[in-house]
Amino acid sequence: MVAQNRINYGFNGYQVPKKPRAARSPRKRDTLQRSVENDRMCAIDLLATVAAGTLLQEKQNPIIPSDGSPKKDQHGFVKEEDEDANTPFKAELPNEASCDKRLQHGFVKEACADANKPLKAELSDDGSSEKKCFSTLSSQVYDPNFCSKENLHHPEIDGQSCIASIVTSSSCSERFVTDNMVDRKSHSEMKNITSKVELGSSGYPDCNDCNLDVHVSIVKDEVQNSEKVPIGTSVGMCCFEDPVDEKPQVPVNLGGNAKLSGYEDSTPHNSLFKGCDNVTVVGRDDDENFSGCSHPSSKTKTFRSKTCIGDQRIRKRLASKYRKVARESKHDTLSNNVDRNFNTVYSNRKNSYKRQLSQMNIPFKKRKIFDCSSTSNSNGYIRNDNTYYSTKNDMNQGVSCSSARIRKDPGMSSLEGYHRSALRSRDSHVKLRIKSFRVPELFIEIPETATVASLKIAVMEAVTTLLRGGLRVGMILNGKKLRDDSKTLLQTGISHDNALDALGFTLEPNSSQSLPLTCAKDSLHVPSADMPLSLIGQPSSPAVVRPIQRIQGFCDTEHQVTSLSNIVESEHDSAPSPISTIGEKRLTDSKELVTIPEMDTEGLAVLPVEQKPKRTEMSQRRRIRRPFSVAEVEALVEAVERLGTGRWRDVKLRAFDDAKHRTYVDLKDKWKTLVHTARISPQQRRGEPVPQELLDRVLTAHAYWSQQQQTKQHQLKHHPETCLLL
DNA sequence: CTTAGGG
DNA sequence: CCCTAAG
Repeated sequence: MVAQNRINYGFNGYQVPKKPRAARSPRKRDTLQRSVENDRMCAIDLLATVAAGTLLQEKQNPIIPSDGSPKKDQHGFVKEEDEDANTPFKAELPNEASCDKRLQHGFVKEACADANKPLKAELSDDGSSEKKCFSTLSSQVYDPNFCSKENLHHPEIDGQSCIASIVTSSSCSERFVTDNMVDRKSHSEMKNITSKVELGSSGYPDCNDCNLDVHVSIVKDEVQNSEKVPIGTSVGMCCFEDPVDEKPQVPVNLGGNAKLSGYEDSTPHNSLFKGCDNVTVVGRDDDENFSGCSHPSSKTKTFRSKTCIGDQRIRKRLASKYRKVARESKHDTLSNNVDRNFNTVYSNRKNSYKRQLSQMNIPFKKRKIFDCSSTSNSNGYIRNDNTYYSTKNDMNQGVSCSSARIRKDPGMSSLEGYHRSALRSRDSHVKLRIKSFRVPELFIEIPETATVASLKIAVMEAVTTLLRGGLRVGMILNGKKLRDDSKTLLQTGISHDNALDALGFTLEPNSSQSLPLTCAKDSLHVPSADMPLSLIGQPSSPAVVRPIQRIQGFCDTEHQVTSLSNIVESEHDSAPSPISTIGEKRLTDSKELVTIPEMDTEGLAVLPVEQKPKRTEMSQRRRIRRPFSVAEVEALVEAVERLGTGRWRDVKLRAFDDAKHRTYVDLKDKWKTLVHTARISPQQRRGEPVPQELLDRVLTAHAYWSQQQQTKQHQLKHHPETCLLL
C-alpha cells in the first residue's frame, strides 16, 4: 500500500521522482511525521498510552487460555514492523517446557527488554495459575515477573532444594536463527535464546522440541541429600497432569535405563515442574565431572510447569491438538531405538516446522535477539541446529556413546534431555544437572519411494556417522569456551551458583571435520510444490545424510508446500511465503503447540553463547537457493519499471510483500542478474528461461533508470539548490 | 534498516 | 545468495 500511495507514476513511461528519496518514501515520511508528532506528545500522553497498553495486555491475557483459537497477535510479542506478521506465540505452556520457558522468561527480561514485555504478558496468562500453584513453594521463582537470576542464588527458594534453579536453558528452536545470526554478525552480545518449548512435554513425545539444547541448571544445594526433592513434592496441589500428557514428558532418554523409565511413571504425579529438572545428576568428585550421574529415577522429578487443575482443560485441548499435529506429521510414537530415532527425525522436522513458522512471523529485528543461540554457534560446538534428539529418543549406540561420555550412568545415555543441575553441597562439590544436549542435525535424503525401513536405516547411518568420529564435551562459561581443562571448577567460577546461568555444555565432534554436524540444519524436509527436490540436496548442507522426504500432511494439504529449503531458510531469517501462510493458518489452529516453541525461542535462552562463531560456520549458507519464477520476474520487472532501481524496499513492498523469503536485497540481486542475463546471449543463460519480452523490458527499464539516476546526480552536482527545492 | 556493490 | 560499507 505504501508503495502505491507514493507512486503515481503511471506507467506510461517512467517517471522520475520529484522529491528526494527521503521525502518520497512513505516510510520516511511516516517516520518524520511520527517524530514530529512524538515531539508534540506530552508526558501525559505518553503515560496514557502506556497505561492503555497495560490494560490491554492484561485484558488480553485471560483470553488466551479460554479461547480455543487465540490470536497470537495479542501477545504482541512481536513487535513488528510493517512487513512482519505478528508472531504467533502461545501463551499456554502446559508443557514441561513451559517451566523452563517461564523461568527463562524471567531471565530473559534481563537479557532483552523487548522481548520481555510480551513475554510477561503471556506468561501471566498461565502464570497466574502457575503462581498460585507454586506459591506454596516459591512463587517468585516461577513468576515470570520475578524470575531473575537472583533467584537462582537463593536456593532456599525452592522449598526443597534444588528445583527451581533451572537457570539456563537454551532452546533448540532458535538454533537456526541463532546460528545464522551469529554467524553473520558476530555479535558479542550474548543474547539469550530460548529454544522451543518442548512440545513433547504435553505428552507427545514426538513433538518434543526440547531436545535441543543443553539446559544446565546449577542449583546450590543446601540440602545434604543428594537427592533432590523436587519441588513437586506436594505436587498434588499444583500439578495436575493429564495422564496423557505426562507420558512424553520425559525429556531424557534414558535409553535402557530402567530407572529412567521408572521416572516417567513417577513423574507425572510428582513433578511439579517437568522439563525443568528431569534428571538429577549428582556430580561426583571427579573433577571431570559429570561422570557420576545420579539416578534420575525415583528421585528425579521434573517440574511440570505450570498448569493447575484449572488449566487442565486447556492442556487437554492442547494435547488433542498436539496429537493431531503429530498425526499429521506422521509422528506417531516414540518407540525405541530406531523408531525413536526415526521419530526424532520427524519431530525434528516438526519442530523445525514450528520453528520456521515462528521465525517467519518474527520480525527480522526481533530475530536478532536470537542471535545468541545457546550453544549452537560457538566454534566447534556441535550445531544442533534443528535436530535435537529428544531425550526420549534414544540414540542408538553412537549416541549413547556420546552421552556416555558425559555421564557414566548408562541410563543417561540419551543425548538429549539432560538436565544438569549443579548443586553445591557441603563438601564443596558442584553438582550439575544437564537437561539436554543438542545433537547435530542430520539431513537425510531418500527417495519418496523408499520404505520406512530404509529411512530408518538411513537415519541410523546418519547418526552413526555422526558419532563415529567421537564427541567431546565442550563447556561454555559466560559465553566463552572453557579451554583450560586443568583449571578447577573453583578457579573457573563454576562452583558459584551464579555461574550456573552462564554455564553451558556442548557436544563437539572430536575430529576437525565437523562439517556435517555444523552444516546440518534441519531434519525436516517437506518439499514444496514449487521447490524441486533437487534443490534440497544442495551443498549448503553438507550433512551426513541429506534427507529429502516428502512429508505430506505435515501442512495442510493445500499447503504442503513447505519445502526443505524453506524450512532451512526460515530458520535463518525468512520464510517462504507459502509456508508463512500455512504457518499462520496452523498457528491459528493450534496455537498452543506452535506458539510455544516460538516463545521459547525468543526469550528464554539463557545459555551462554559463543561469541565468535567459527569461520566455517559463518561460511555456511543460510538460505536455500530459490530461483525466481517467471511470474516473480515479471512482478519484479513491473515494479522496477514503475519504481525504478534503487528503491528496493518499495519494490519489495509493492510486488513481493507477501513473499517473505524475498528480501529487498534479493530483489536487487535478482535485478542485477536479470540485467546481466538480458545482456548475454540466450545460449549462455541458465536456469529457467526468462521470456525475452521480459528481458527486453529489463534492459529498457534499467537503461531508463540508470539514466535517471545519472541525471539526478548530475543535477545534484551542479545545482544542489535545485534539488533541495525539489 | 536500506542501498549499492563486490564476491 | 552472502557480506559489507555507507548512509
